[in-house]
Amino acid sequence: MPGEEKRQRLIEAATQVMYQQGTHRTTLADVAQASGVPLGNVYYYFKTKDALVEAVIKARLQEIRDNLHALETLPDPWQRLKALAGIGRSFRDQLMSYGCPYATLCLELEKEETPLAQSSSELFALQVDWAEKQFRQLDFGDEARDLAVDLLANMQGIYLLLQSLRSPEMFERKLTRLEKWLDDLAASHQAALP
Amino acid sequence: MPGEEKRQRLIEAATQVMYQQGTHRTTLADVAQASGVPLGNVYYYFKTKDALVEAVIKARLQEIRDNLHALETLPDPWQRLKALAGIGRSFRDQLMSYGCPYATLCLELEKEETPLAQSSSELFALQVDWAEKQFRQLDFGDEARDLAVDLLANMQGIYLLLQSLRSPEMFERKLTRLEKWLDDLAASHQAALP
Amino acid sequence: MPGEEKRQRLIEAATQVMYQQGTHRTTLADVAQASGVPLGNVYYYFKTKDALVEAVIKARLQEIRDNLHALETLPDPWQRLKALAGIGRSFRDQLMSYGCPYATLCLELEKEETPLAQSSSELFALQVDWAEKQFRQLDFGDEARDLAVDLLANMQGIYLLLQSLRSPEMFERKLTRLEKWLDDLAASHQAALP
Amino acid sequence: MPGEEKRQRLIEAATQVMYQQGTHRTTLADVAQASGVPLGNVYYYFKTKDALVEAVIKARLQEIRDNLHALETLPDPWQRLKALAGIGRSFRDQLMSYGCPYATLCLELEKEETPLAQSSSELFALQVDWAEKQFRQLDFGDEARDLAVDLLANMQGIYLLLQSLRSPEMFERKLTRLEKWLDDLAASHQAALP
DNA sequence: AATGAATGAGATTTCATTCAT
DNA sequence: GATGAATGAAATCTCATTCAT
Repeated sequence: MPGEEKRQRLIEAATQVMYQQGTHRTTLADVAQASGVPLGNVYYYFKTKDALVEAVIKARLQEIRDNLHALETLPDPWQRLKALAGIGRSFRDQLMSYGCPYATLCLELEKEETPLAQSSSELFALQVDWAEKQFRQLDFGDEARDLAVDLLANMQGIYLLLQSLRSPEMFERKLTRLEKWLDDLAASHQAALP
Repeated sequence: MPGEEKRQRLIEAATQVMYQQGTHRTTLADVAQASGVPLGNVYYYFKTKDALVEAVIKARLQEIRDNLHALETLPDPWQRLKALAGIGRSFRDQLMSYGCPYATLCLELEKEETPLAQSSSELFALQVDWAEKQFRQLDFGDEARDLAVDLLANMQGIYLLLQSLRSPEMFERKLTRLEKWLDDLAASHQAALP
Repeated sequence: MPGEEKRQRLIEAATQVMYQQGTHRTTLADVAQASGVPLGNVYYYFKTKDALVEAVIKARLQEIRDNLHALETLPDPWQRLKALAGIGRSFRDQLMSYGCPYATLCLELEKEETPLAQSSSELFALQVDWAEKQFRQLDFGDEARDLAVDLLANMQGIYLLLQSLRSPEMFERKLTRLEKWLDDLAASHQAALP
Repeated sequence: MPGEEKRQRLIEAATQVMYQQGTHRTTLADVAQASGVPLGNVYYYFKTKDALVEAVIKARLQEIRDNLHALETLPDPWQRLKALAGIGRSFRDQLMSYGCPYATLCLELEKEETPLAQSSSELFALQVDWAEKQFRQLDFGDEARDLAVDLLANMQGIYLLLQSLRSPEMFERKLTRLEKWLDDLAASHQAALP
């Protein structure tokens, strides 16, 4: 099925270009060029630009799922959470230039009336839910949701500040603090157990 | 000077409309209509759309300065910081629908090559610097910057999660937690003093 | 009559700016700025842009008349003709950058259907007629017109080539040749007399 | 390649319309209409109006090359030069109405800061160089360049005067004189040989 | 007379979408 | 399925001209 491969190429190109330029500034001609697919042909795979954007959101959601799934190979929930907290290190330069790809999508699409907003709202639900699950496994009970929110908020907050202030040092310090917060939490939680 | 008043009307309308729709989706016709100014006349006040966007950024920067200045009427730095932490409460519904106006601008404009990015990078510098100053007044010394970053990151993070997850409860809980964090910090800092 | 002075300022500014930019590329705002007259006020002096252009043509025609008149202070028609032939020397750099102001007007306006073309056609009639008159005074009889055309054609031709090829050396050589042509003509004409 | 044919149609229409109206007065809508191409589609072939103007210049340059090349089928350089001198006869009415197309472009575009001026400066270099080459073949040595400049200057000068004075008789007389000049030059040059 | 501001028609340009083959 | 080309609506921008005071 050679058509499926082209479809993937389109989604990948769109994901990348729209991340760097934003969905609105990105034209289908941009995507066509970046993917090497002729412009006219794009419409065979995606009825409208919105359909392509939706596919991009889906791809981002899958990317999140894959990332979270990969983290689950780690044996210990604490390790998983720390890995999540520090995941931005690998993308520091991208984050600094273009911001968090999920936040970008969210802020751009939640403003729309289109059903695209629907899909985009899952971007963070997935992550918060996953983190909450980890905290629950660690017996944080009702506190788990709050902690998950704390974690994700700190991550997203520092990504935004990185993009705005362009200070890698500040970014690294914050990630370190975030990891330490998890460590301390682990220690005090351990101590609280009978 | 009736022209100046119209200029202000234009900036205010643009600020509002661009916040709700994003700068790119917003046409000058939108702004013209929202402000009751004929389209052709907009160009008498702003040579290009970018010039108008820049005026919007400037207005947002001034808004931030005004807000921070207003907080300084509070006698105690701890009160000021808590007021900042909780400031989102007054804008909850807007934040939920359209996100943080500063983050919106930042994420949209930092992707551009235009000098607009320049101006937009100040949006958070102002706030972090201000918070740092408060912490310094409270004798946190070198820790002040980190704490300022923590505060702003948490604020921005929860604003984003509010927009994405649309949970006012989660939002309120997080703000409360943030305020409690400040209270705890104050208490332990107090205790540490001789 | 302070209004008359402003009117003159406008014409002078328009003459200059339109020479450098062409009449079409020049906006009334350009002229207003160059002359220091407020835009709205321009219309008090000139009902339309075309009226201003016509005033510019009139000014150019007067400039030509003045120049030719000044040449008539020279006692000898041969001197006058040589002075005309070499007049471009004083304007070399302008000619190189913007071409001959009269040719510019002529080529731009003769394309129009407006009555402006009418006025502009005089720009060269004046000069050819004047040169013809000189040759007639030198007893060239029926040949006078042809010689006048030869002189003007060579002048205009080299002005154009100067603008296109940007070679001051070529320009100077041609002017020198043109003057020599007049000298030779004078010599042979002299010899032919009884 | 049907697209290439349309591209040519656009260039031809633009060349014609811009010659008659000038490049600035000519809108892309004019060109679209003259060529029977929908306005929006023009931009598929030319990214900007300037790009179209540049194509027009290129076409004019090619036209010049073709014309000069055609003259080279004549066996004798003197014949070639005379043919060049008289070439305006075939275009008399156009020259009278709209001036020389090359001079038009040159005078309009050399005023610009755009790189269009670059291309337009070749319009006359080609012709002067060609004429110089002919004179060199006739063993005029260092005089060849001057003679070439004389020829082109006279041609361009009379074209301008034709447009301004609208006298076909004057035009014809001048062309005849120009040809006679070449004949005389040939005769005296011949006589000067051993 | 003077002037800043207003107006609207029109020009350039963009681009999602569709067409024809 | 594939593709270059076509289309038209809409956006940005310009500017001669007019208005209100």
